[in-house]
Formats: sequence, structure tokens, C-alpha cells
Amino acid sequence: MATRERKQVAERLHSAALHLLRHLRQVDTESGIGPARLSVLSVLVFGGPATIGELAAADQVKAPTMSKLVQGLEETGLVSRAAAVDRRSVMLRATSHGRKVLAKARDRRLDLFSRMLEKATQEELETLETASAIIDRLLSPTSSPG
Amino acid sequence: MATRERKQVAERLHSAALHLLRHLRQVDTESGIGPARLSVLSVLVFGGPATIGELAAADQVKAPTMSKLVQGLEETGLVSRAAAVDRRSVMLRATSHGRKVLAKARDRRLDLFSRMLEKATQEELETLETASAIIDRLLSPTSSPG
DNA sequence: TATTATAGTTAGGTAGGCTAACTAACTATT
DNA sequence: AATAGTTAGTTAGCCTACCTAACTATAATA
Repeated sequence: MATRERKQVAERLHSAALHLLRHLRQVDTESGIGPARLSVLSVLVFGGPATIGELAAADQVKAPTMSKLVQGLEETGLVSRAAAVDRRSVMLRATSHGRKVLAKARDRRLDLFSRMLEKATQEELETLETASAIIDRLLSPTSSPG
Repeated sequence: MATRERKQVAERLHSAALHLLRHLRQVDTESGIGPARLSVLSVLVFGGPATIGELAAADQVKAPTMSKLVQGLEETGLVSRAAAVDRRSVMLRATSHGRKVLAKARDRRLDLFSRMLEKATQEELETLETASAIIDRLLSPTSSPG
């Protein structure tokens, strides 16, 4: 019975999310670093040091793709490489320069979004906040509505 | 005063939208057609016939990029080309095959999303619906809060 | 110790993005 | 009507970001 409504909500939210991110993406070019690399940097900054394999899993790409992305980030001094306990693997971490670059890119996006949110009422902000939490929960693997 | 809160909402919703779309993207590979081409097809199906320039503007890419995308879509029979009044330009339209392919790809995404939404309560669905409308309004160029 | 499994890299291909430079066609000015 | 300027699209050539297959080096196991 509520299937139709779910489909409708899915459609509208899908479309809204698509348009929102497309809009926010505009300011990313200013960072001079591509979206894939930016994402890797973000994982390292917020998640701490990680191996190629962990980074690949986080960004849902294969190891060779991540290997190349990391090489690029290293060459531009945004990421550094160190030995790991398991000597087959490599421990990557964001450099302080990398941290700064990410912070700026992130701020550009969030500033743009924040300015958009000036057009929202307090109640609407609360709705958006609640919606974010709902989406997070729907995406979490262990989703008991607890 | 509410700047901090706006920033916070921006952060959370940005993150949620990012993760949601990344999750939904998984099923796109089944269509055998890349995301850029899928997007072009979607513009043609829902917006009707359009020129290269219009498609490029809709997808926020440059004309040469769209020219290549359309060539690929033509070669796989998803899009057809016809003369326009202005003979410099070309009128593109989705073929019936293109419509079917798009419909399937779209359904895969929305089915996945709908199944996720089974874990949401009626009230949560309403919150998500409201949130979608808010986002749409924030993105619309003429955004008087009505 | 020999085998198997795992972590990364290299090689080579495709898709999707760009700029620069071009052709064809429309518009405006003389 | 001729010319000059503008606009729509294509071609060429480059970059990033994705893939699979095949390889090296290290770890784990029989």
C-alpha cells in the first residue's frame, strides 16, 4: 500500500540530491585537484592514516585506481607514504599541506551550501537536519530503528 | 547567529547526499551505459528533443564533451539526430530503445532506494518528502520563500 | 619448505572531461 | 550582394579516473 509513496519519495529525494551535489560541485574546480583525489584526501583527513586497500574500499574503487590516485597525491605533496607493520602494504597519511588544501575545498562547498541555507527558515533547517539523520540511518548496514 | 547551525546542517546534509548517491550508483553498472550518457538520455526523455548546446548546458559540460557523448549514444541506437531550423545545429531525441534503456536504469536505482525506504516510518517518509521540496526550492533561481 | 593467499604496482584499455583550432551557417553592416 | 563578425558543432589532442590482467613481494599455512 505505501509502496507507491515510497517510490515517490525515492524519486523526489533522488532528484533533489542529484541537483544539490551537481550545484555544489561547481566550486570544486577552484581547488585545482580532481574529485577523486579530493575524496581520498578527505578519507585520510577524517579517518586517519590508511592503506591503499582501505582507501580503495572507502571510495569503492579497485586497488590499481587507488594506487594511481595516491601516486598523484604524493607527487603534489598532499599525502605521504610510510612503512606498515605488514610490509606488503603501505601506510598513507595526509600531509599538513594536504590538510589545508582539503579544508579550503571543503569550506568552499559548505560556504556555498550555507549561503543557500540562508533562504531556509529555522523550521526548515530542522527538517533538513532530521532528514540527514534518517538518510544516515537508512544507509547504515545495521539498521535497527532502535 | 544561526550561521553555525546552517553550517552544521550543510555539513550533515552534504555528507548524507554524498553517501546516498554513492550507494545508489552501484546498480548503474548493470545498464552497460556510463553515468554521463545516462544523464544525457534522461534530459532527452524528460525534457524532450534538444540540441547539443542545450544538452551541454543541462549537464554542465562543454560542447565538445557533449558532441562525443551524443556520438556514442547514436552509435548504440539510443538517440537519433535530425535537422533543425537553424541548420548549424542538430536536434537530438531519444529513440524508443533509448527510452526503454533509461527506464530500466532509472527503475534499478529507484527500486534500490525504495527498498531502503522500507526501513522508514510513515512520519520519516513525510520528513524526507518535505526535505526534498525544501532542497528544490533552495536550488531554484527565483527563490522567494512564498 | 613448498604452496597458497594477500597487498600493491605495472601495463594497457575505455569513458568522460577539457582547450584550441577548425568548418558551416546565420546575422548584420555596408 | 559582399564582407565581417558571431554562433553551433566537430576534430584533434591532452588529462583524470575508472577497469582487468598480469606481475612482484610479502605473509600465512600445510
